[in-house]
Amino acid sequence: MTTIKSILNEQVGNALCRVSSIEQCKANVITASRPEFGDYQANGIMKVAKRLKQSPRELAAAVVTFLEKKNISLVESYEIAGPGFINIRLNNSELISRANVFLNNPELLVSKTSYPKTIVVDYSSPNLAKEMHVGHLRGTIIGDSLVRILERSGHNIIRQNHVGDWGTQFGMLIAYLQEIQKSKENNLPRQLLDLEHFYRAAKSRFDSDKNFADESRRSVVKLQSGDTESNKLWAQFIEESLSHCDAIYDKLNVTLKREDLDAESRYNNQLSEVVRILEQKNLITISDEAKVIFLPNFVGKDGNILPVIIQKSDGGYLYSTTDLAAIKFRSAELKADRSLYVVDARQSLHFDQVFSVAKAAGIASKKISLEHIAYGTMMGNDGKPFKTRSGDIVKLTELLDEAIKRAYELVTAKNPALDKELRKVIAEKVGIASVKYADLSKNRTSDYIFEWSTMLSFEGNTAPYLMYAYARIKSILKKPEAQNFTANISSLNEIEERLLLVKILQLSEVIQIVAEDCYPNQLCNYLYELAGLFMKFYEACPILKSEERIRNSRLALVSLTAETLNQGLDLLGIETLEQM
RNA sequence: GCGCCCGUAGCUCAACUGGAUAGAGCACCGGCCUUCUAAGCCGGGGGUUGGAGGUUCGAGUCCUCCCGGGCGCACCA
Repeated sequence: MTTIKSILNEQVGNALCRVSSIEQCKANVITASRPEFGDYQANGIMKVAKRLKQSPRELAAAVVTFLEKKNISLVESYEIAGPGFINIRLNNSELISRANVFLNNPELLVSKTSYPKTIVVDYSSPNLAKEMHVGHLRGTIIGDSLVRILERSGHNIIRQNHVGDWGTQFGMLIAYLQEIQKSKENNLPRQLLDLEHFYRAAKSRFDSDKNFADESRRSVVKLQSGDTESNKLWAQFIEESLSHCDAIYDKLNVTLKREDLDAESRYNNQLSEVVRILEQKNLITISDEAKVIFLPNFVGKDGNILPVIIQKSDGGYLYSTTDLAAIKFRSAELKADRSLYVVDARQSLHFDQVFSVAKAAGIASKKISLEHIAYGTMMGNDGKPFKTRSGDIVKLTELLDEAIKRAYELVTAKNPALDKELRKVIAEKVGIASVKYADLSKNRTSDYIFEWSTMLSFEGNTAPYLMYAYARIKSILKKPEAQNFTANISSLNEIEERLLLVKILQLSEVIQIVAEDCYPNQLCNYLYELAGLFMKFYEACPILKSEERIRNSRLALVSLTAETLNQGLDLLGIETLEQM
């Protein structure tokens, strides 16, 4: 179903074009900034009036006259206000009939795009040499939410988990594995249970023992030249590491599967081809025996030129080369319209460069939009990157376990009468949801402070608050008096009912914005406001105690609220509970 | 040195991408439970949006310059 905002944008925009005789002009309709301004407001009149050198209020009056003649059923009234805004109030029975369509067809709450695209989303992408740590959390969670939102909007989504499974540190790990295997008492699976520990042990061996370091380097060469034994160990290592990732994804309720893997090693045999293309386009310069590209748009003011290294002086390749090969694949083979990289903001220069090279060399098609969906760093409450007290990187699995533990204590404190097993289930969902929501609800581009107390709070814009709101709604619907209500909204007399209903109808509008700009916090804000409006409705309007007609209508509204909350949270990757 | 990002209430964050009187939560103060989950709701105080200019009907948002912070800049990813 076309959203209200789209209809208004089209109708008011059209009227504006007709009245002003300007072809390209936008109505710029947004939801009203204050309730007394109505439901929506058109902000675009002033800009057009400016171009016409006309009084904005006069132009607004002409637009309103035009619109009133068209008699759009959705609109109750227009009002010109301030310097030239058009405030729009919607018609109640139209709102009700829209809502009733959603009640009977909940899948329509989020409308499908008219222009489906093929969109590659590269996210999570852990380094398989180590265990997943807190640094992988944001990208994994934000990426997964975007994927859900884009998919639900009707796009063709190709997930790509670009795991780091190649490169120098694997030589070190393999050498260390071999060393361990030689000694009798060790068994491999147990050693690999703690990847982080294993990596650190290998690393300290590498740093302290020259012979071992040399052995590691030889090991890389053996691996890359296809040595059977090395490759067998490598594959074993990768498998073990991937199963760690799977466990994390499962715990986090993240949709990434094995078939979404797009490991770096996949591109090994295409790297020389990438270099050949770049050479053919005369982009390569030899500098200090390395093959690099100097891009004119990356020249600093002082003439300092930033190079992109494509091939090292020893012939080895770097991640820029791999990324170019991946762009080639996503562009030519997957035929993507958009390719999103949900990656740490600190890599923005790298992506600027790689995207520029890809475009300049024709490795990326003309149509593909390459977008770095950057996110900020997770900080501790001291404002520095999040670490343990001893200064170590926090393993993701430990962080999640702590979240669940804290949630269990909280649930027990709030509701000690609940069965222990049930509390465990609730704690698991609430704990994970809290961590995810804390991440999603903040503007992704800025660094954010990780704080247990705020994310596990039941107050404010948090997962527990939203989940509680949902559970509360569901409990109403489970009452005996709530059974067999006729599933239609018929009354919208109370202001709280109306505000709630209009909000529900806006889910799709928010989803459209997020699908475009990739800021999931906008969906979080929406859901928080939705839950707040429900609470206000709940306080102000008796549901079960009202006379039958009102009761039925309100129950339908309650049911639609539940549906909207549930779907919205699902698009964030957050599961709801019937009872808390 | 050069480049990118950021600076909003005591704290954590919003502000629909240039719109009307900058909003929430925490903390603080005061109300509301024999009544659908009080894990809730209502009200109050708290701001020169780091500073100074500029652009325009209109700036937290755009431009310039300062101040303060974070992060990147040649063979790691």
